[in-house]
Amino acid sequence: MLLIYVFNHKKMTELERYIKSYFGIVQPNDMKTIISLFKPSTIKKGEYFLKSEHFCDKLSFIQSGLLRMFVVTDGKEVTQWISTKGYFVTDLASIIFDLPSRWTIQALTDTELFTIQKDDYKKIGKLIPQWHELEKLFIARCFIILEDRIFMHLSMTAEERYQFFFEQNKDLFNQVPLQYLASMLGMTPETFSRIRRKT
Amino acid sequence: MLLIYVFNHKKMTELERYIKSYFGIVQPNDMKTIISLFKPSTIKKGEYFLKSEHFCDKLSFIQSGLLRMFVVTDGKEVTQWISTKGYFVTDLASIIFDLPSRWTIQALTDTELFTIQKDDYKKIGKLIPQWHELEKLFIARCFIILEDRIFMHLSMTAEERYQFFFEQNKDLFNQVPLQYLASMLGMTPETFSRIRRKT
DNA sequence: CTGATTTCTTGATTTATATCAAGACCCATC
DNA sequence: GATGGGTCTTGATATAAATCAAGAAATCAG
Repeated sequence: MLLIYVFNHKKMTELERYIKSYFGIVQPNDMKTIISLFKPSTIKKGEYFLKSEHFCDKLSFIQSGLLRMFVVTDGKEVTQWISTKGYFVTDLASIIFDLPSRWTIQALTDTELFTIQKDDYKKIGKLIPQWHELEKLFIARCFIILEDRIFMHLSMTAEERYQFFFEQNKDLFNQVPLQYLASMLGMTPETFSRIRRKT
Repeated sequence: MLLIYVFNHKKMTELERYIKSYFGIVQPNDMKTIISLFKPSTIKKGEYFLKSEHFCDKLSFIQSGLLRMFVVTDGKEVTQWISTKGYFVTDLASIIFDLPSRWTIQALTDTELFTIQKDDYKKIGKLIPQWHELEKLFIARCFIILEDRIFMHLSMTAEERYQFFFEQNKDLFNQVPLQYLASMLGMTPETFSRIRRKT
């Protein structure tokens, strides 16, 4: 029991560290409040974190492992993003605006999460007045990343997108099936493979 | 003088209407505060609202006219978006995080704006406690739109992107040079033209 | 109205990328 | 260490889209 406590404590610290780095300085008491709302859980390789069309009623922090976010269209899976340690995962449209989820999110490996339920998530804003502002800045940061990603699709070839992504995410290349990276970069596995050989 | 007053009043009401529709209900007094911080101005066709690398110190509402947001890479202009009446325009990365702007924003037609300066913009959050939350929701909505736009690039052909965009923005097609629409949809003007003929 | 620019279209060609199909590799499991 | 399922690579071919070049149409300025 003590072991588990120590174990959890250490992991919680990590969540805290990420919250600090994403949201900036938060009062120690507020941090305690926020952290206490996140509950640890695990999800096994292949299991679903969220299925499309369902309502997403949670937001999770990835402590370890990998989640893949994708959509099925015309019988094909289109991978939108792969989230690793340190990411927050949810369908924003679903948790904020109560819309059915657009994505399916599935574990690529056994994954440790800290999860906050929607009700508790909505409480944070009431408990911590500063919260909405911090979250606004966080979402703005995400928005800017997507703007850049769109720009990449407007102005770069498949090979340039590969190079750019590879520079920033070398580690992912030996952790996930490459076909998923191909998809999220907007090319086929064959094209991805040929580019990879060249470079 | 009276004429101008009436004129402005009517236009202000429009800004108010848009703020309401984007941000939800705001207390009448708060609305008055917000509106009072926006000052009318105009910008002539071809003039720049913002140049890339400069710092963006304002946020504007488009009362009438068209602004194009683009980047120059390899001597080519890549149009990222075209904003019309009812849009808010700024470089988020620049106004929120004090970064140099990534985009150039230029008027495609004479354009009427209501503009709030950065300092005043930052004040709103202090004057109206609820503001950060409303703005968070607004930015989240923008984020969701970009997610969908990325999905379009991952899963659709040039023709499908054309069709989809055309359905939602028929009006734009006879207001702006089509080459800019081509660019923001990620294709050449020639490809755009051929698709257009077919359909 | 007229000439000058800019924008759009069209055709010919090239290039990038997708598709199809087969085989190789990898690695987990018995 | 064989079997099998998933994954990756490779080659041949088809298709989508870019490029290049020229002319047509639209727009703008005087």
